Amino acid sequence: MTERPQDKKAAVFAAALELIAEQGFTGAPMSQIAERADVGVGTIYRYFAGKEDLVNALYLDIKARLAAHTLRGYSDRMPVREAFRLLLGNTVRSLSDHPAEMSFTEQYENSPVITDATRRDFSRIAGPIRELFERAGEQNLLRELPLEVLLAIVVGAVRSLVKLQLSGAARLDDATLDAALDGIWAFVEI
Amino acid sequence: MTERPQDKKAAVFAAALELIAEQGFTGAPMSQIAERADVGVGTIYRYFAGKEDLVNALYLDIKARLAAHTLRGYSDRMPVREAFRLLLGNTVRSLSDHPAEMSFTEQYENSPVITDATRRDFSRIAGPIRELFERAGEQNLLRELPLEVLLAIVVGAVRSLVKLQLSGAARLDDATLDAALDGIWAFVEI
Amino acid sequence: MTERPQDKKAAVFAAALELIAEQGFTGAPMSQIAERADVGVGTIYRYFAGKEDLVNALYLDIKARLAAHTLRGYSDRMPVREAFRLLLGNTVRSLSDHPAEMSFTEQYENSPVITDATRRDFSRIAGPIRELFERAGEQNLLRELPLEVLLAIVVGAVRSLVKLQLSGAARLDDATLDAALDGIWAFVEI
Amino acid sequence: MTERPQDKKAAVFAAALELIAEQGFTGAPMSQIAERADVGVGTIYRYFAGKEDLVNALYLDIKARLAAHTLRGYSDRMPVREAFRLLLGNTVRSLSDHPAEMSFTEQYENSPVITDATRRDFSRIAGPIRELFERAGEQNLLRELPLEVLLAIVVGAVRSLVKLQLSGAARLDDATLDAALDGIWAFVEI
DNA sequence: CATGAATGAGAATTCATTCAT
DNA sequence: CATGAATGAATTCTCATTCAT
Repeated sequence: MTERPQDKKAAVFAAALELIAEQGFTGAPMSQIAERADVGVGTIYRYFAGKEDLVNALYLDIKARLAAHTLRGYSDRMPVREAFRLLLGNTVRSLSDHPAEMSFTEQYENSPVITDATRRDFSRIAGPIRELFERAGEQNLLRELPLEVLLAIVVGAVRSLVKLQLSGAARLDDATLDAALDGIWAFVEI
Repeated sequence: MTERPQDKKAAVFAAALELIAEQGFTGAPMSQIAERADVGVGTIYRYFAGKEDLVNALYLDIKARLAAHTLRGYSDRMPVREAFRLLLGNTVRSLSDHPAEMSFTEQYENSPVITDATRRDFSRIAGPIRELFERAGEQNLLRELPLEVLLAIVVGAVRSLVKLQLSGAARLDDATLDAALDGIWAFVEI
Repeated sequence: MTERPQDKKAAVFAAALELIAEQGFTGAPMSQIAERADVGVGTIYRYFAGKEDLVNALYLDIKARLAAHTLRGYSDRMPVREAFRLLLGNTVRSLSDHPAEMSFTEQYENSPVITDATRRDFSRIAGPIRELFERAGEQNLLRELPLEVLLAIVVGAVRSLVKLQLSGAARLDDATLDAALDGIWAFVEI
Repeated sequence: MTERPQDKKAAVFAAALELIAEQGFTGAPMSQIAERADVGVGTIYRYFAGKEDLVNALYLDIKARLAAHTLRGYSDRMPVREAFRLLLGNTVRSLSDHPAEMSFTEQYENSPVITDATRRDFSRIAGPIRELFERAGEQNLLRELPLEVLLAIVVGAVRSLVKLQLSGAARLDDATLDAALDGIWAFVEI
């Protein structure tokens, strides 16, 4: 009967995500978020300092969840090469499976609404991934490029591919997708 | 002495682009756009039906200009391989040289504010690029993947790289950038 | 101490009525209506979808109140003839006592701002009056004319008379007014 | 080839009348009036000092035209009784034949936009009608009531009747209309 | 704690009017 | 004279935020 605070917070996150993904920045007033979350408007302000804070918290929440997906099955004892294949596959899958999260991050990734503090917080979340790259770098298994560059290229390519798929502009069958991922992977590896 | 209507429209485009790139959608009220464009608020409404329409028109305008940059120096008699190198180089340069345009398109590319009609209009603009890819496909010079997929991956990777550079998160020297582009190029070519 | 929602709505109605009666539609901006109603602008929009909706609702409200005045003291057991005298007297009095309502309805009665839906809603309000007329018709006590026609003529004449009086263009003493009403009444009755 | 100034003025009057009758105060911006009159916006300002002036001038124009219709066939040598029957018939006809004019005057008759000066000007137009009433008064042919009162009642009743007809709320056949007019006439005459 | 009515600053938009051509 | 692009004050409306219940 009683509802745990986490439930309300999660409901607000879910409502905000859906609305922003569906209708864009403009189409997500606090009142509608509250309504869809089945929560009073005032309640949102118990959990978040304001709308900016909500968006920043949601951004972090999504990033953390996506990062967790990306690392699913990963262990730091895993051979680097294998770990990377896992990473790439997980990335594609987690993005494809979460179109709303894609839409949201695409819209806010470069928005000035996301503060530097939030971006710094995210670095912490991204820790394990960075460590993996560093480990790989030490073993000279990767193309001779700075890790940030490699990562940027791979993630950029994958996001772009997923967006293509989600936009419906092109239908990608599994074989094509696999071929594309092989190509991207070939790019990383020496 | 006389001012052509195109001038006002261009001034509004420029002002809107700057403000949205700098401050995001929320930080670009019509009044400020007008002020920065040195134009009366009402004037904007002579050229655009409303703010949404302005954003859509601006999106198309930017896309067209970037596409033109991408094709600079291109002729359809050029050998495909050479044409592609030109394309890739132009893409990097045009994106690097236009950070505001980057920021804008990053924010709106996947926003629901950009209507389907606008996306359809863009297809028309992208005509020549598509033709180049088709020509390349006929000559079997490229990796065995659908053209949309190849394009998405390359452009996604390049955008991501340019963003990394522009964000200041990593400083890319020329050598590194060249190496990265070579890698991306190697991905395209068989 | 507590304020019922009806109070705010009524305050908005009163303010809008006064302003429109005094200054016309143009002279009654939402901001002024809010100010005079001692209510925030936004509050008006909690009760009404927009200015048009406010005007339509006000129209109905006024019509309902005037109809109630018209029927004051009426019972459906009353002899028809007596009921009609009551009706006519009440009409004159309610109109004379409510110059703002007069001015408002005169301006809006035939305005395209009043929607068909509103007019239909009014028909419901006017129910009892119609019933009285139907009863009279059955008893053949009235001039041989359709009820709508009789009603239109009587009300039109009375409104016009009240307007003349209110406009100050002519000063009507009580005797004159009585004589005029007798005349109008003579018109109705066979 | 050349267009006389009167033509433009008349075109503006016609356009303004139509728009106001169809869409109400709100739906008749100067730009639309100009467009419908097939005239530049600026041109309207050659003929009228502003919108208020245009509306006042249009009001007078309509009143004058309706008054002319009302007096059609009238001569001051005509027997008073006959003149009155003519007057009443003409009034009904002219109002019924000009629904846009009805709608316009209904909306503006009581609006504060119509200035006192305009109302005074109208008195001059209404001269002949007043004279007729005065002549009738001298001959003791009418019900013992001030002329203004008689006139107000008759015109109010007739307008109301015409409105009923135009609103489509009731269909009046010719016989009914005649009967109604007879009744109204009976009211005037002793 | 939760709520949602109330608020008003600020945003989008309109439109009467001007004036250079 | 006629025009209509340009203007910005004024208006309508939105929505983040507060606070009494």
